[in-house]
Amino acid sequence: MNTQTRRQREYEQREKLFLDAARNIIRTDGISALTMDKIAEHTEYAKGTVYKHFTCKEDILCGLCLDSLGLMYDMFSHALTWQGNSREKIICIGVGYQLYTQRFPEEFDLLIAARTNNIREKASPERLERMDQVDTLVLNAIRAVIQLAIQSGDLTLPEHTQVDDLCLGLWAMSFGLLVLEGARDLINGLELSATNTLLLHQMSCLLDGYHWHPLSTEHDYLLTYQNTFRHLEALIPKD
Amino acid sequence: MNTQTRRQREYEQREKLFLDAARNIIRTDGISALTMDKIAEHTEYAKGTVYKHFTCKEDILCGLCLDSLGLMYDMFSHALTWQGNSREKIICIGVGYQLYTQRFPEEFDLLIAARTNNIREKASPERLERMDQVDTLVLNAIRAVIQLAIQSGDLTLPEHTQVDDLCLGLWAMSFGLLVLEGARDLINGLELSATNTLLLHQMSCLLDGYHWHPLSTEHDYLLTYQNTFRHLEALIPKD
DNA sequence: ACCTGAACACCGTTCAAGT
DNA sequence: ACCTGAACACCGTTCAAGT
Repeated sequence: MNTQTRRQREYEQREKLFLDAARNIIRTDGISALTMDKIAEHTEYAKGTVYKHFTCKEDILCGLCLDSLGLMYDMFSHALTWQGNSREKIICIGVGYQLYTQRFPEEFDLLIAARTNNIREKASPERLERMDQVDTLVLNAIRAVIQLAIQSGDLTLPEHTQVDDLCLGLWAMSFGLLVLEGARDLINGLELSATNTLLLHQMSCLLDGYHWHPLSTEHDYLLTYQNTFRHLEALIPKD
Repeated sequence: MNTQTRRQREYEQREKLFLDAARNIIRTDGISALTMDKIAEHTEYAKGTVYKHFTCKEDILCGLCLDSLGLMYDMFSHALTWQGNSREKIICIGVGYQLYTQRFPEEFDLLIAARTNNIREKASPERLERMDQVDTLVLNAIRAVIQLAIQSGDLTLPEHTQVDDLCLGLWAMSFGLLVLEGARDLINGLELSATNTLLLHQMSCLLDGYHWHPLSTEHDYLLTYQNTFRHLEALIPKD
């Protein structure tokens, strides 16, 4: 263990320190309360030092997203170990997504913002590259379940449809529903059946449309939903 | 026509002037280039006057969203007149959504941001109220198609499912896909079949899952997609 | 070689003065 | 009654000076 690696280790620890401080600020006082001054103050470093790690404020926001994505990926990986058929594994991932976004709404707001050009054009290419890598990890997790379904005969993809099409469809449906569910004003104007299981029902219809077996008429996925919910809930950090 | 209404008319015209200036700025130089100074300069009013209309910058962003939503609603209304079965009308709305978001990506970024708490908590309650109203108009357009499908026997909702569940599901799927499609880095890492018809195929699977007739096996919706695309394309403003 | 924080530039917001 | 724009406060970013 030479000096170079110690320096590097300390550098990475400090970066984590900055990001933790930033996360605490937005969790406590919201995204708009995040300033470079506060990050410096909370970590007892000078503002200039923060810029040794991040090219700009948007770079920090993307750094936070990177961590959030990483935590979500950990949860998804755990979801994959859920004992059940291939559709139940998909549900388990969806439930993990829902739990995470509802537990940390500010961080989800950041993930939403990080999909717009306005943020991405300012962040450093290195950070964006790393975000793509975690995106790929998450996608691979979903891909794996789809491959499993195909191999086990539960699913036969329609002609002219790739694994990644379904992948993106599932992600889009979940992402869209969770974004719109977060908009309370919108939801209040709607007459919905039990809001909590909306994601389950829409995903079920989508997967039924793909003839992914067992169909929702052949299996009680509500039970799966409730079980996976309880299972993953225990994994969400309390603060 | 008394003085009161003339004043009011002039006031509304000036508000439109400010919003048009703001829209031009973001279309030309992006969202981050929008400043109160530039709006004042472009309209030849003082900054203080802008604040007679908008409580803050976020209020302007929401004002822009309001206009965008309005234009999209106009397009959706037009889509409803498309001659075809109920599923084709849904597709026509989806195509309108896609055309609009791809034609005006900066405005779509604003619509995305306007779904986060960070923006909404700063905008004026009046503006948010008006946004809800246009949201409701858009939802009613989709509701109408679903009702039509039910009445004509094309669709029978599953038990414990409301019209609005399907409504939100369709919206979420479209919104999610268009947001993720806008993230070029993400899309580049995916092996997708012809990207342009992704929305069509995912919506088709979802509606097949709902047993909304005619099913995609019974009807050539790709043709519908292409026809509605050409039809609506002509309606999108060129600048 | 690394950290600091004063200084700068920019921009959202206000309000006393002007018409 | 309405508009103006100088003044203010705040905050992201830089860089010369310090250790």
